Amino acid sequence: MPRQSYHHGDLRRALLTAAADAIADSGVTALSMRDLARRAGVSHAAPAHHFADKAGLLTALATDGFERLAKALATSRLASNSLLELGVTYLRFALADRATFEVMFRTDLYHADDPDLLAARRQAADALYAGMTDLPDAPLAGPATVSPARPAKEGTAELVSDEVREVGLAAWSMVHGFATLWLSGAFPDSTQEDPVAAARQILGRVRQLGV
Amino acid sequence: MPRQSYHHGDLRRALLTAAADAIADSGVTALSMRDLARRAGVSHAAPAHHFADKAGLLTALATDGFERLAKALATSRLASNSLLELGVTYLRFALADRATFEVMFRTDLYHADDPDLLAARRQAADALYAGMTDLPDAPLAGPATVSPARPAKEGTAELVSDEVREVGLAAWSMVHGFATLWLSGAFPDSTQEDPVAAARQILGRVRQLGV
DNA sequence: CACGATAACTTGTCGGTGCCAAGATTCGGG
DNA sequence: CCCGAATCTTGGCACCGACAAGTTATCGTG
Repeated sequence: MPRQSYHHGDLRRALLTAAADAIADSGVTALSMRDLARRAGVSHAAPAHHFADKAGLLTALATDGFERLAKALATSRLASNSLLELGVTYLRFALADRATFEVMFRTDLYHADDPDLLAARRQAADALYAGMTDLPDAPLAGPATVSPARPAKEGTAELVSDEVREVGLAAWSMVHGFATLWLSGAFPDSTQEDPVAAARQILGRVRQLGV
Repeated sequence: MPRQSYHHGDLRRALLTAAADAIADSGVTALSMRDLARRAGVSHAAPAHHFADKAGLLTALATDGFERLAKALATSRLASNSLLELGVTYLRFALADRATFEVMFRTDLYHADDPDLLAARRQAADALYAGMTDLPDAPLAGPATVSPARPAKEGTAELVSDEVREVGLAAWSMVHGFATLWLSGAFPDSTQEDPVAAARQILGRVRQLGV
């Protein structure tokens, strides 16, 4: 069915959601601009007007992903008030938006120096660092270190202490590693049915990791 | 310069190393069978005789990677006798063999059901689990649990206790997350110059991660 | 040593893809 | 109302992965 009007209406968003769908069931390698155009019912060169090239589309997809992740983390931090739940939120995002999540951390796929992309990524990182100090079960919480009333500001990542930064990276590494390993199917079958429950179990084992 | 003999000699290995090189400086997305053939000085269809298709070549690359990783982990376990050093070995492999490492955990890129691939992957997993129980600074070490003289056997992964498995997955998640995040350039600049030193620092922070 | 089977490689072709250029259509601000 | 700009189309180019059929070297077996 050919569409009525010459203009699509919201081709840009249509392409992004189509891309996420296509990646989700065929992998990013098989992603094709021309196929997305077909799905949206436009000619093969139409996408080029909204995204300079394929990398441009993936840049937009990744940017959108970082923004949504940042928002989800911020919401989770306020709602659950738990560091573990913050990690679970991270994992949930990776599972629900698997396609986007995979693209976000494949810098060879998009324009890694894009300003919007960098801003969104920093936003997400800040939301993660904020959990290190603000949450009651956080390792570095306490009135001596920070004043809980003060929310993390933009650009904070560069200013936090080495301790906060390092613990933050440790937590990030752990939950990110779990997400990517699970997504790649590297984990044993027992974790396959309910990855979130498995994550709560496994992430909790960190106490016994007395390296 | 055309080569002397009609036969290449060791085209299979030549293609694999060329692939690793190509991926290392252009990313796996830009990898092209025809380009590999050109690099090896053979016709564009020659690679198909050693690997059925592109996924077949990447399967071989990943299998080789898992085998080398398993060997490196086993060697490290015997030499350094430290769980932290086992993690460092994992990271070193990811850094030195960046291209191969990235392929290994991108199951959409190769034939994930290949028997050789699965065997090699299990080998690597076993080497990792072995560190959980055998090493002196391991969280689950002790004569009550295991006899240190008995090396891990094949197929062990299915038989170990839930505790060992979970702590193992926690450790694996952490070091794997660190490696992938670092490779994707997501970490702050301060870790960029010496990732191994940064890893020692950050992985050590696990104690303060009292989730 | 010969010779036939087989493995290794080549040439040629096909549909598909990303990107570029040039033209057609529609929208929107003066 | 109209002209510039944004949106989309058509056409073409070089490249890619896969397939088919032919050529050359190697190797096991008599």
